[in-house]
Amino acid sequence: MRLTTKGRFAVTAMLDLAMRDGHGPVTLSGISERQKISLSYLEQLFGKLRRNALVESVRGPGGGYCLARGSAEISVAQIIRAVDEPVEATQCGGLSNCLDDHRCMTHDLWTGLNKHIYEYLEAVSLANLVASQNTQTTDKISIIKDKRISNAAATSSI
Amino acid sequence: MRLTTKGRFAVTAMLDLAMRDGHGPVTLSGISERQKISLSYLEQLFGKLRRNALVESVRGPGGGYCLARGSAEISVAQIIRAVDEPVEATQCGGLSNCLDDHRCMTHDLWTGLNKHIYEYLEAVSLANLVASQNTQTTDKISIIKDKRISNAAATSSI
DNA sequence: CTCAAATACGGCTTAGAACAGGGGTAAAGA
DNA sequence: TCTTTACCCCTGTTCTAAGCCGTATTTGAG
Repeated sequence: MRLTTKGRFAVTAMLDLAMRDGHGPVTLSGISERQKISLSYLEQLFGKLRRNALVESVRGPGGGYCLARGSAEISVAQIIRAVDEPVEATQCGGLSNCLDDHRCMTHDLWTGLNKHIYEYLEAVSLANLVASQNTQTTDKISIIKDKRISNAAATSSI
Repeated sequence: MRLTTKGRFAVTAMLDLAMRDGHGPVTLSGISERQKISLSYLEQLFGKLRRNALVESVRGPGGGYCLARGSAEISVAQIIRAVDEPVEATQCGGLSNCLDDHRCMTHDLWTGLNKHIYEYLEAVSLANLVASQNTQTTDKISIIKDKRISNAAATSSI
């Protein structure tokens, strides 16, 4: 599991879609303005998202993109996997023959870590994110102020 | 928190160091051969690891690198942070002013995810990895065969 | 004491991916 | 027919990953 800005852009865009779900297709230019992501980059990302059956497209005026399923059926992990094609981290190249020395040593380390992160991201759906987004809007200030202070150290250095 | 091959190389190299801890300095060319990482790339990585006070260097023949602290005091998170300098994922640039619209929306999403992964990696020390490495060597075959089958789907696709 | 080898250290260069911009084509509605 | 949109491809820029080479420093041999 790779974790880069590419996947985050994709999730951000999909979250924008999910928050407008049920109100007809959403244009990429709209997402571009709201989320400050370049239009051409969005086109590339949504090409992959469409080919991975996470979104559906409607052409012509009034067209745009819709979620292919309910927002509860789309996980963050699926989105990241769609745009960030997998690069095997272990030298052995997955399951192959790495029993020679000490099976490239870090094999279990990375498969374990991958599994952990993957399960975490698989458990988070777009619906979850939309929900947490809405609750924040209601009692914004109090939550934010608290979170900022407690997260300050971690956020700035990671 | 970014998660790329660079950080994994660094952890692999540091694990090699930790497994030879107490037997004098370890040369980069040795690590290069054992872990199949290019020597020049290792030099870059260890430059950063040294500047972040995770390793100490000894020049000249018989020289090399040693851990700067005990292997229990060095976490995987520290290693990754040392070589993979932080790139802020949120458009707002950390703690700054993103209250305008819906605070760049994914702020809490990424800080939450960062925190989760970070805590997980912070809890894993080099000593932990060395220990798990040694236990595996004893009852290798049975564990491996089981793990391979159950992990096959996840490993190949992530 | 001198020289050569081993090693860390740092700067420079290349390959590829991320990101961005532009142009043209196809579909669909006004 | 014209506009709006997705869709596709080609190009360019910037950044990271990775590799190469020269230099400094220490040790050991002669």
